[in-house]
Amino acid sequence: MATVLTGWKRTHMCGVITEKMIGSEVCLMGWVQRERNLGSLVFVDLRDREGVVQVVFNQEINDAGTFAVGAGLSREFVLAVRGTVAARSGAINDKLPTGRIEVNVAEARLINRAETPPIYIEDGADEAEAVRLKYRYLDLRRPSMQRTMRMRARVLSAIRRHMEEQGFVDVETPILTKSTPEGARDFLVPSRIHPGGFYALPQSPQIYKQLLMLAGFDKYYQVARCFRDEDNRADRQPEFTQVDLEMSFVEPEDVQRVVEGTFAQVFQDVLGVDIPLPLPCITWRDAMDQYGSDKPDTRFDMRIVCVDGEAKGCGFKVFEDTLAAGGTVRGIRAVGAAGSLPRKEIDALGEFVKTYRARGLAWALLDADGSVRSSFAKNLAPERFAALCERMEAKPGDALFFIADSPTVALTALGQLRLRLGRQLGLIDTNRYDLLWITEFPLLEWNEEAQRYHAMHHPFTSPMAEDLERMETVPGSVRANAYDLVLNGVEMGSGSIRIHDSVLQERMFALLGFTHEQAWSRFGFLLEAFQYGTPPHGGFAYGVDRLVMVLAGRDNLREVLAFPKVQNASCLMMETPSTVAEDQLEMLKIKLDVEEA
RNA sequence: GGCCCGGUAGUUCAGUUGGUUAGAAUGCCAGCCUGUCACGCUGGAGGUCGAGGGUUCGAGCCCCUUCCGGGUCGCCA
Repeated sequence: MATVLTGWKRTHMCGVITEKMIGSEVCLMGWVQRERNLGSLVFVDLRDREGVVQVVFNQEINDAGTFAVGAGLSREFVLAVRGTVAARSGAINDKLPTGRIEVNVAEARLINRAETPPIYIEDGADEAEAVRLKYRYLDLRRPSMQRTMRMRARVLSAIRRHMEEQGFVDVETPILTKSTPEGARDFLVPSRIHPGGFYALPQSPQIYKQLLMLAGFDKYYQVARCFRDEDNRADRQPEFTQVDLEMSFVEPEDVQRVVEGTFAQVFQDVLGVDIPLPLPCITWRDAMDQYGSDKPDTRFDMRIVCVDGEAKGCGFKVFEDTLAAGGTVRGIRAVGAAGSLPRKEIDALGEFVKTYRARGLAWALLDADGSVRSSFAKNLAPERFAALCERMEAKPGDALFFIADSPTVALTALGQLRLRLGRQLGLIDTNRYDLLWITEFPLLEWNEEAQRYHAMHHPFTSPMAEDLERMETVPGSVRANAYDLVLNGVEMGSGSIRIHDSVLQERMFALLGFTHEQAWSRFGFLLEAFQYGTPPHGGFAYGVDRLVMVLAGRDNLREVLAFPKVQNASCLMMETPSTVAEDQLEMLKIKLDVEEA
């Protein structure tokens, strides 16, 4: 039976009781982590958000009612005790911060009982994640989860403080907003008052923040919840939190200085790590060429090398045919890895690159004794193979990998192979935090399916001034005033200087295949607004969840969200999404057309 | 939509070539225990082998379908 507190006031948290408090009276409230019942002596590890302390029930000292409380405890029962802090009369426990003291119970109240929990409330337990998520409220009791959620709060607090010190104004924008044609799939919300009408949940506050610049706020920021109805990944959830910001009368560097300053502040506050500023910057082209990714993990080297010169006329048909077809041959070198890659593993790597549409993987293991094992070396004259090795700066003991394919496929596949090898060979220093800017993104991306260009960032991103003249002639070569921030190979966020000139905006829409009328019907309110004196402006948005994920050393977003969704976008705890009552649908004038299960 | 991995007791797992009544640890229940701290000792209960179908004398194991969880390609302005 549950008991109320009736006048008892908690005096201390369990985890912070120290030897200095020996002799003092305390009142503690918490959960039973574990109880050890020795018959007439009961030890209870009482846990609250600060930690655990041992409380002792003693049949010889306690009255019968009090001792009965102690004897009847089980894991996760909610308990309140009054008692005296004492030095341990038994052995001290070096594993516990409170291991030198204990609390001798004078009075105890069983506040609430608990069912036997389906998971262990302790770090290091390894239940299936689905079980943890079904009972997330228990999972969150674990010290590691408590730490992570507190870290998340500290991150947000540091961000808010820093932004406000810089003069940014926090403006909240609507959650019920309008579906936009470009970009990710929207979550839709039906309107009761406007049958057949739908709001959309925001993918980002993009348009609102640009309107706020027009409205003269000059520096805006918001910790904004965003929604995208796309398939999930370890680092992608249907709803996520972004720090969204926008500034007027700025150039890319101005925005970058603000964002990197915030990151440096967060790293200092949360991890005590100094991030040297300004951050390094590499162009999108260089990132792709050297790392095969627009979010390179620069914590280890292993850069991609172009070996087109050495492959030309080398005698290996695969290389030559690829070059003849306009492709390229690129390679990477895993230093000293020849001995640690058995044939089975090499084959697995070959399968791995096929995931990224590479047709195959050519490899060469230069053993330390000077011998060579290779999938293709026998097709080359020895001096051609030697030239290839020289170009790769290969030394005995190294492993070489080559992919001959279209530039995009060769680079992305090698980029992924590089990451896999980096992890596998232990090349990544996990205490290192590499933050960098990626700049000069292409403005447009050719969409094969739609047979038209898509905006790589979004349609309001301004082209670089020096590329403007090529917008209509060579659209694919136009670079954008856009910049991404990357942390340890994870994309933190992206931003750009926006188009503030309505003529340029119309050119952009034309490139994307919109007629004047289509552009106005979709973005009319924005285009109209832009006619009333738009300042030059630009901004950025970065994902809080991903930032916390990296800071907490986790490899998926679910670990840093209190109540995450699983892969198929459902919540195992609440069992959302769910069906709704017939009359709710009627009110919304919605008829379902779903196959009955 | 595609591909890969997984699903056996509350939990974590083992389960041989398809062969008797599916095991272990832990947890749970009962009893004993005054210095435990992963307490200990004794005893006990606990299973839709994810589900459905098939092959077989016989299926946890083989085949098909399907559901669930994870990863990933596509997708994610």
